[in-house]
Amino acid sequence: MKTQTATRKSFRREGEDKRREDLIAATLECVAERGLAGATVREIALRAGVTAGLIRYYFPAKDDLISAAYRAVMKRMTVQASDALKSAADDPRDRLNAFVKANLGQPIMDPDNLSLWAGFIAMVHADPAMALAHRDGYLGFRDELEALIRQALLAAGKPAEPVHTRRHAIAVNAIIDGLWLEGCLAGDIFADGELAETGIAAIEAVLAISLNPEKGGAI
Amino acid sequence: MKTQTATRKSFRREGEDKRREDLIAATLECVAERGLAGATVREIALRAGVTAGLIRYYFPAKDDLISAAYRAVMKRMTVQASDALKSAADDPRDRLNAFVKANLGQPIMDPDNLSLWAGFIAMVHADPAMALAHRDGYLGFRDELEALIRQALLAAGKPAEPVHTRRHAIAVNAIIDGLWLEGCLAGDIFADGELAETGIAAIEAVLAISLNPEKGGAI
DNA sequence: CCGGTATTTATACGCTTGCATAATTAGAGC
DNA sequence: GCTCTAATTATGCAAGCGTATAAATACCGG
Repeated sequence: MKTQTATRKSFRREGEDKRREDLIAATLECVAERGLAGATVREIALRAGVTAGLIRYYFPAKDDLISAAYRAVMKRMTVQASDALKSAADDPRDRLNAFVKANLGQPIMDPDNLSLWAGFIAMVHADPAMALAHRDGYLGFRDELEALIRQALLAAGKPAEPVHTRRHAIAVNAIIDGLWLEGCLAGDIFADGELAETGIAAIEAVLAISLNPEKGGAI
Repeated sequence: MKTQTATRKSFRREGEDKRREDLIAATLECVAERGLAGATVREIALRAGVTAGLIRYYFPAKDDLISAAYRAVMKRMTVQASDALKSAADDPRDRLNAFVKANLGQPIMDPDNLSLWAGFIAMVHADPAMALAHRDGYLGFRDELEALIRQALLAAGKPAEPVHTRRHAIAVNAIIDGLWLEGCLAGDIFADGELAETGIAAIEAVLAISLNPEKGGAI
């Protein structure tokens, strides 16, 4: 171990992936608590336990870090929703049910996630890179949803033509997003699970099927 | 007319209300184009055709101006939706139909409005004043919606008990908000009026009535 | 153990920010 | 026309921002 200069802090090196992850995680914490304006490079660096210059080593500009953070939080929510499918029963109606409930419950429906999402979304209009990232995410989510809807309709013995499933996917996506907003922004005035139930009921009405296979095919 | 000093710009005085409105309007333009970060006092002042010191004369701190701007944009959207009711036919189903279509069409469903809304919403978690403003707006909107829903249900000869209308209002609010998001964020991939139609169809399914009185009461 | 280099700290730069304050002047009232 | 004052311009301040860069050093490989 070499002797250090009197004033320089000792440090350990980390791998590039870990460093990036840590910086992104620190960014998300800052944004969640204080919005994008609160996520200064100094604050992020402090959170990550490094100094500000290190950020620039791993991300050429702050915008690159912000962009990476956005993609990370979107991916996190997507993975959390998909994970719910892994433990869902095999019937497609159960799967759609589980997917909706995952999106309308913890940890996805959370005020921190709302702050993160809104902070980034506000930049979509002005920033083409953010706009592209959002578009990709939206279409990916909707396609996944459309596939789940198609399978649920077929399992209930109902027709599932693409023009209809597309329209259903748009509507169901809206129900999920809208209730997610309500839950994140005003979660304290709803009973536990209330919004998930409300979402399931609305989606059952829109699709005209039950998302509980024991109840039979169509409503 | 007094002679001016050589270096000082000539000016005209305006009334307090006009000045506040102009400053708020300038703020909204800045936020819509560049997000909250782009709405510096210098930029806002430039937009409003005044100098930065004047902002402080009318608003004690920048936060006060931001808060006023948020309330103004929310009020604008509320008024635009209510205006649609004024020209709707008298049947409550027509009224709910008109309300939904107003919220899912221009000028409410607009990328500028989304940028404004998201920029402000991102601060709800961290700022109690913003949180309170949002809560007031949400409950006001939902109450208005619930009243429209109740009247539409009654006009269709269906029961309208408060526990059900509350739940319907939450779901319909979600549909409107969710589709509004889709339309603001990805409006270019939808046909004209497509989202309004999707919204009407979804809401008709949730309420199990038609929002077109000529088609009769229940679906 | 030593050398080399990639990683990290520390510091500085130029610019921007919200706020403070003094000076000027438009315009209302007499 | 004159006086007064509220409204407005102009300017400055201190702090903070993202970025730049030099120096130090952890640690890998030979």
